[in-house]
Amino acid sequence: MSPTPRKLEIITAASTLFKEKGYSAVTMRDIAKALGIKAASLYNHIKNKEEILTFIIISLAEEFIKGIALIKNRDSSSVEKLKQIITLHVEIASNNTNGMASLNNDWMHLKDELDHYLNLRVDYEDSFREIIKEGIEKNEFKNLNPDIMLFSVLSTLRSLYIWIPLKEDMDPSVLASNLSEVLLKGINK
Amino acid sequence: MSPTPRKLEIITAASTLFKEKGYSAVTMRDIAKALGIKAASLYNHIKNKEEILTFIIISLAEEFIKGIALIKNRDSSSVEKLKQIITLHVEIASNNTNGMASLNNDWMHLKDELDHYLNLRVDYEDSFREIIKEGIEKNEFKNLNPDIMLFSVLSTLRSLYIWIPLKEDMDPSVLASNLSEVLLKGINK
DNA sequence: GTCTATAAATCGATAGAC
DNA sequence: GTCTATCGATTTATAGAC
Repeated sequence: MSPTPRKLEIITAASTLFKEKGYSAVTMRDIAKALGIKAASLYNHIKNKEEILTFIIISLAEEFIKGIALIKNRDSSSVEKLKQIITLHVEIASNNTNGMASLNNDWMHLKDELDHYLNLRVDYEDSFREIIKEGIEKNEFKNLNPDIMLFSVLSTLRSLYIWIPLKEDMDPSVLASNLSEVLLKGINK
Repeated sequence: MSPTPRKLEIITAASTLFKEKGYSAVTMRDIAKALGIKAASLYNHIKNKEEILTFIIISLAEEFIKGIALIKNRDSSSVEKLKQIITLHVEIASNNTNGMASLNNDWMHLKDELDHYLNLRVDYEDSFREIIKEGIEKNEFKNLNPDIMLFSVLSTLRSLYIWIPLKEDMDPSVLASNLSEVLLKGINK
């Protein structure tokens, strides 16, 4: 079920703080202060601190899983599929740069949903790797170590949340196409 | 001055824990337990928790600064310089994957040395950007947005610490050359 | 829905014995 | 150089008034 409006405000405020200092360094008092209330009042809307982190991470992870599942089964070239994955990352990261910080750096503090998250991550990486391997077989991609290609591209996409806020003037679609150019064809002329 | 052997043991043990859970989630008791001693004993060797983090981050940041300063002033092509930067990252990350995690994720918890760190980071990125711009002018690199190229390459290099431990069988020099191929020429055939 | 008050646990760090 | 003991601050979370 989706969170109440007030709960969403708490999650949004917490996301901002989690990005700045990391989950462990942010206190319930910090989150409450950002909303102009006392820490005890938060517990009228959320079960505990962990629930906030869980919502941020799992909802983002599921967004990625749904996105890549659609792309995987499309009748497109491997190059097209890769471009669509790049667009997927740019769009999700643009809409929630704060949450992306937790997805990247705070997942290890999950408790009840840690296994769920790890499964989603493995599934995502497997789908991505499959698309790369397919591209190699169809002679669209270079015949290099697929893991190195996956690592290189995915590292860049996972870092978008850091970089997007520094380039607010850049349109997401322009960013996606420039990024596709660099990742597909490299920087060498 | 360089730390005593015992101090280095403390820093090494702390690095491992900082990588697993992040600086804020690691307690002095955790670090002590990893060394088989009590938390109070740590203070015979270090001033406080912050000093451990400062040493890890500043010494790595200075390693990068020294490395890129040498590369920058060499009489090489821009492509050669970029390859040397990639090798620099692979070598430093291979030697200290744990410390690299703190450099990437825990720098905001620095106090006394925060400004020093931020200056080193800006200097490093400026040098890197200069090398890319030089390559564009000399027609070695594509005439695309230099910031996007910098971001893309640097994101991959900064994530090496996550990936290297998963591929222990891979030789650093092989990794560096494969990575150079992917980053320079892309994955597209 | 927010508050005050507070419980219970844990934190970084110090004092002083050995 | 490590220990026990402990201080003072801070943490998450709950109870109960309004």
